[in-house]
Amino acid sequence: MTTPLQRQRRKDARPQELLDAALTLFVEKGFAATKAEEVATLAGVSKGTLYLYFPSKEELLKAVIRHTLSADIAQGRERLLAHQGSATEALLDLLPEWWETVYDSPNSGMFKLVITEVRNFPEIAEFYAREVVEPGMEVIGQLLQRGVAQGEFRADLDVMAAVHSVVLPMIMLCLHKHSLGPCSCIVSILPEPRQLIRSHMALLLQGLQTPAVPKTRKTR
Amino acid sequence: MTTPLQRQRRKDARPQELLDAALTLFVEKGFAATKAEEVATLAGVSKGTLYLYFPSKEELLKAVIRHTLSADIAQGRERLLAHQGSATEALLDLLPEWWETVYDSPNSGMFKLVITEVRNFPEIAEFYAREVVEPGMEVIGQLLQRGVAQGEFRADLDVMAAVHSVVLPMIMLCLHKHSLGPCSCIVSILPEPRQLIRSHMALLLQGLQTPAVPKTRKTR
Amino acid sequence: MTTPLQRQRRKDARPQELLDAALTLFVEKGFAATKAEEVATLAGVSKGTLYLYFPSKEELLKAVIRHTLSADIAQGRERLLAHQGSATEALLDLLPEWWETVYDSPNSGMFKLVITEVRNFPEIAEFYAREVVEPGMEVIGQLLQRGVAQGEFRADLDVMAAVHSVVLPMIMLCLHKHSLGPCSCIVSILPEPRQLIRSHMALLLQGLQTPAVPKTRKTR
Amino acid sequence: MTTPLQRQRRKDARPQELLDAALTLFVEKGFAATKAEEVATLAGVSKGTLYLYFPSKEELLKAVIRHTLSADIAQGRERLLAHQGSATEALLDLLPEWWETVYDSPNSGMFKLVITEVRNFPEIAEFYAREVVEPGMEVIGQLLQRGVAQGEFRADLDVMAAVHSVVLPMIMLCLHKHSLGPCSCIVSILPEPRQLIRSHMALLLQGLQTPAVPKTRKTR
DNA sequence: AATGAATGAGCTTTCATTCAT
DNA sequence: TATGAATGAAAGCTCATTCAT
Repeated sequence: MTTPLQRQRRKDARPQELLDAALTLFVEKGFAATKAEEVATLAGVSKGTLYLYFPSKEELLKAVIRHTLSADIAQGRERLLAHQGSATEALLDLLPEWWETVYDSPNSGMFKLVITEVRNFPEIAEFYAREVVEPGMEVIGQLLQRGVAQGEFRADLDVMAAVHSVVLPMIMLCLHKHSLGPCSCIVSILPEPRQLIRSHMALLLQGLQTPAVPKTRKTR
Repeated sequence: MTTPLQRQRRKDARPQELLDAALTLFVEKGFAATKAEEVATLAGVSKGTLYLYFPSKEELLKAVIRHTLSADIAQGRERLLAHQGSATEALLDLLPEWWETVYDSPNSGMFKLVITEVRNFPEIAEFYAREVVEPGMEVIGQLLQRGVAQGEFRADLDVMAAVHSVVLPMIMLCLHKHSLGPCSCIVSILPEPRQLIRSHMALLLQGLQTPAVPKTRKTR
Repeated sequence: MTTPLQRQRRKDARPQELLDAALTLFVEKGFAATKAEEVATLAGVSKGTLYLYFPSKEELLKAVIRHTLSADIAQGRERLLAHQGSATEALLDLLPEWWETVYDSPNSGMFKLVITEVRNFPEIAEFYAREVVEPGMEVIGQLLQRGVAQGEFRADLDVMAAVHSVVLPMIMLCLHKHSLGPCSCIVSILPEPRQLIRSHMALLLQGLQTPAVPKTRKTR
Repeated sequence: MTTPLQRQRRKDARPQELLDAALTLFVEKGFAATKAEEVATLAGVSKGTLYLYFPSKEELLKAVIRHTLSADIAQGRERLLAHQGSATEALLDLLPEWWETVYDSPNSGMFKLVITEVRNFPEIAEFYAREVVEPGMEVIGQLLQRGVAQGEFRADLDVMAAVHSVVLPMIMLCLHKHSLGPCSCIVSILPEPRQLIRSHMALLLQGLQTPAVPKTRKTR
């Protein structure tokens, strides 16, 4: 049948395949509404096999969260921290680019999963805070801070609050992707998410108000 | 033959009591993870009584959504539409005020509920689109449009996109209230939501960038 | 509202109305599949009222059986016993007539009810044996016996067995009335029951076989 | 990957075991009064296993009926149709023999089950008509017809009606077997069913009436 | 007497988990 | 290792029965 090597390789891949399947289904339907067998089937194995790799459905959930959260954040973080150009540029280009890779990956579902399940599994909260919220806020915070330091951004900026102004819509769009997104009746109402984030960043930078027009003017 | 008054009064109140209990629990734990009996108990009745008023747990969910969504949106809408002052003022005061009443009420949980359950109950999507998304976007859209028309907001504003910049953080904070909010380990990281929304509005108005400083003046 | 007299009259009628409703529904759907409330509704009263007259659903069943069985058998019995004509005549006319009144009345359902429920309520058996089987067999047995005694029927008749030949089809048609009878797809196959019983009696009397035709005679 | 043999064998046998158990209990207690778990237990499995093979209790009932009805009728039919001897002989020997095998098998319970449940599950009627009533009546009808054609039976015979005279007592005894039969208090009253059917056939053939006795003869 | 809201034991059904193969 | 038949605890739902009015 299969050579020992193939078997070995499949065996090694199993846990990840199961985690992927679990992430997909937990995000789509929620933890409680997902059957263990569905996860197994989506991963191409049988019910019993799932339990060879994870002792229970709940442990599977935790593994999914641990695994997915740890993986993905760090990667873009480096680039943002390393970035040497203007903060404006980082906000308009680098950050949306990074976000797009998150948005496009299945990991975007983690936001929905966390929001959905923290109340039932409070351990998730701590993990999420440590792995996502803190590092995420820190890196954006530093970016904004640098903008202030470099004179690009207004000196009186409330950096903490601004971080949320930057970040919350990005998360919200990830949530939509896995909730209302797939519902045809809503799709038509919402703009394309990539475009939306770029617009949002631009707007954040320049503000809604009609720009002050120096020299000759009667600005409000 | 004549129904006693006290009984009648209790009977009349039951559906609402059950809906309230269901909203609370469905939001907290999700639909699938909430047991019918828990809802009944929280409403102060027994399992069987729940089924006197709603034919199934699923119908209860739909009733919760129908009931809660329909109720709450309209109220602030009127005030926003009626508002005659400057758009800036509406954005800085009226809108945050309105949002605060939503945020404080249990109805704020609807956002979590919808996000969590649309994939499992697609009928929700249509209802949410019709009752919340469309009217909500329309009223904010008109507000921004008026700002543009009155020369308060920049003429080249992408109104559609700006609506999302305004709205998404407000929704996101409602989600937090019912997900990470109650987790002590996170609370410390996040600013007070009311303050956050007001900061967000201010930032959206003025932008991050250091105001262009023309030669002669002392701009704001 | 209602005068005391009317009330009194209704009150007196209640038990019978409930028994009638119960008979109808127990026969149609079986005891276990009939809900107490259905009986009450059909009798035009509310659930609670049923329990004012009968202490439990099971007691209601027993009352139905006691009441219905006792009532109906005796009546025709008298006439058969009193009959002074030929046994042949009794078999061809009197018996079918009697049976027709049973078949037409709701009491015909008792046969189905007994057959359906004896296994679950063995007390029924004794009652049925005493009230229906024994007197019924006795009266038909006497009829046949008289036929033999009077030289109408063959002398070597096994009366016990013949009673069953006479009676079983009559009961069977009562069963059909309440089971397959109402199913349109079967109706077409079955002959009209009254006609059938009369044919059956005639056949029983004369037999299937071509009468032996000895040379000289004009038999029958 | 390969299913072990012993397991496979058990799995193959399960549905039949469950159907057998269900037939027994549904006949004895009726569908509504039989608990799913009782069926499982009688079949030697647990509650859950039942639902591995049948999606619901109601589907189990339908399967029982489909399965049992289809199976059993045909078998004797062939022999009756193939029979080349006299119709009289067929009626006295072949038919009672066939009936006895039905009577002795658990399938005899089907008559009770059909009578008991058609009103609640009208689909049963059509199936019963097609699988039992029609073929059964046809084969007996042909038998009688042949008797007429061969000069054994009276030429003016109403064949349709006669079929019922033949058949109804046979069915009725099957019903008794599963209703009053097991009640000791009745048993004493009723003759042995096999004997009864043979007596019935003999009586049907020859009739109750004293044979006409012409003057000179050796009439049988 | 009559009502019908309320109850909770009990039944149907599901599904996480086990384990013989 | 992998399977999937089997289990039984637990969830959804029903309905006989009670009881305040």
